[in-house]
Amino acid sequence: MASQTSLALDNQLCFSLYRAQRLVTRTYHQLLQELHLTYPQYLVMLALWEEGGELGMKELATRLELDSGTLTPLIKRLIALNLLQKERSAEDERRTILRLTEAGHSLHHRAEQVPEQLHALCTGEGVNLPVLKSELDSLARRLSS
Amino acid sequence: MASQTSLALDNQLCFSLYRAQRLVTRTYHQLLQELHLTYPQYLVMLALWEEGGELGMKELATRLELDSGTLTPLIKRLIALNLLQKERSAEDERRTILRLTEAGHSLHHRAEQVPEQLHALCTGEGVNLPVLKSELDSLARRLSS
DNA sequence: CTTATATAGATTGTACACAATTTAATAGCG
DNA sequence: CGCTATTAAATTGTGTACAATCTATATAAG
Repeated sequence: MASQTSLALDNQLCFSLYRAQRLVTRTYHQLLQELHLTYPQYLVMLALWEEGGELGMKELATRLELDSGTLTPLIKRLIALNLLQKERSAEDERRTILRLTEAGHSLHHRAEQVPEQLHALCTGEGVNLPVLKSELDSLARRLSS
Repeated sequence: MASQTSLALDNQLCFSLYRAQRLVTRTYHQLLQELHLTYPQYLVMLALWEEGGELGMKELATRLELDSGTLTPLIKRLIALNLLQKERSAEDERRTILRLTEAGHSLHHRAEQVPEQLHALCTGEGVNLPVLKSELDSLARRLSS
């Protein structure tokens, strides 16, 4: 049946993305275990390290394309871990500024080896990471518009 | 700083996968809205449609690479939607068999247009879906071993 | 100045993911 | 046969995602 084939092929393509993402997240989970971070928490820390330790909640949400329903509790956990603190903007009382603590800054050092470890785990026969990234970004561009 | 660059590149590559997966899931969510299915629920229905309406819980878990902690509540919701039913295997009382209801079978028709709709939304400049799938599968193979 | 609108976050509710544990049933071994 | 190990699901607990709503603050229009 044509429909059967179509649904099966579709399954293959989109399931590939779904599965790969879960596998990468699981791989990160292992690497981040000793830092006591989840993968989304690691993404937040990356953004803060790149910004020198200070970033608005709004800017973070834009950067990660996540909303407050996801970020608010996630940030709460990072605060509970003593990695950052939250304060109100003086100019605009609606806005929240995130700032790394000393512990948050120093975690940067311990995270330095994570990228190369992950890269090593992902590299292998048939895997072309730049091509993969390029395709994923093109797809994201397509679906965002 | 070298570490800064490394962390930033890492972010780019893996964030691309993370973002693309969320965008595709959101796109499915729109297409599946009138079927009252989520994307993971749709994957379960696909597996059942392909198997002629009958599939063991264990086989489903293996196929989707999901554990019972994810599948058990998901299946409960599909049962609540009257799309399938659960029964124990006669030969092995530990095993559970999932079976499509009449409503579950007939939903197949209404789902037939989903793949081509998604394909159309994903197709565009710079997007090579076969290449993308091949890369994702190679990566999955690498991370599974 | 006051009201209407817009914006930033927080909150609420639903639905995954997944590690870890528990329960029930089967298989295998001495 | 009886006991141990294994296996299949369910359960429990934590942590995202995200839609929808709510609250507080700021901005704009009249």
